[in-house]
Amino acid sequence: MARSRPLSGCGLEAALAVVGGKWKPIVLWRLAGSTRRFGELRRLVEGISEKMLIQQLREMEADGIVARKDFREIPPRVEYSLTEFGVSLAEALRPLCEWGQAHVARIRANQADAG
Amino acid sequence: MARSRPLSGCGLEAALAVVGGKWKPIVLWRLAGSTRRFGELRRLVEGISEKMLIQQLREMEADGIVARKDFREIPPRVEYSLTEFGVSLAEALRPLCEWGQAHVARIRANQADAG
DNA sequence: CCGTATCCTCTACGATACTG
DNA sequence: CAGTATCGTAGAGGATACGG
Repeated sequence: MARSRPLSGCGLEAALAVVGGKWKPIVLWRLAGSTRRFGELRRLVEGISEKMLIQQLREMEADGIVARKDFREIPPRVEYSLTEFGVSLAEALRPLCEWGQAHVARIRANQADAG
Repeated sequence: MARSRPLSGCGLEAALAVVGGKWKPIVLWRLAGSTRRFGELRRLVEGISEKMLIQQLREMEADGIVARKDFREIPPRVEYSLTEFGVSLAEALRPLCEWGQAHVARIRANQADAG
């Protein structure tokens, strides 16, 4: 147990600048599974609009966590994947994912109360 | 190395519901250090307004990660601390903190470019 | 000292239509 | 298929003044 060592410095703000927001965690998670085409992602990330999907992908690309490969074919074909940097982020995210999963019932209950 | 195991299930959305937003990570970090009084927190978390501080604290309290102790004295004295649940969250957050710290320069540079 | 109460801005996000 | 363009909204966050 690491116990009472503080969250020294707290790079959380920096990290949240990269994976914060409503969609990025989900997109990252999908890409952590495997390389995906645009339309494939759109179907996998339920409820996202094309505008938001492309916007999030562009931002993640600019942040160096996502790689975009355009095959320049007709009809168009583009594949998205995680960079090594992106993979390292996904790994850093895993404990938080697991914490969220472990306590999702409790969290949802509280959110429902608070409205 | 856990390597290519996916971010199974992705409780990230649940976790971000609890520590997402501009201020909660910083407040959590300060409370992970030690118990704090309201005014103390206000000074430690630079730039936060009283409204936002109390709002974030109330939400974190409702989520069960922060405990509020009112000493019912005059002048008023209230102390905030992390619950066990809050401590477990802080621990889950540590790798992400460290990732952010390790790459803060790169991230800030990208944010600056993107504007 | 520890908050409440208003009012205001800004931007993340959404809906819809269109294009190479 | 893989985007772009435009318009609209809700809520997160900010500034300031007041209250027990």
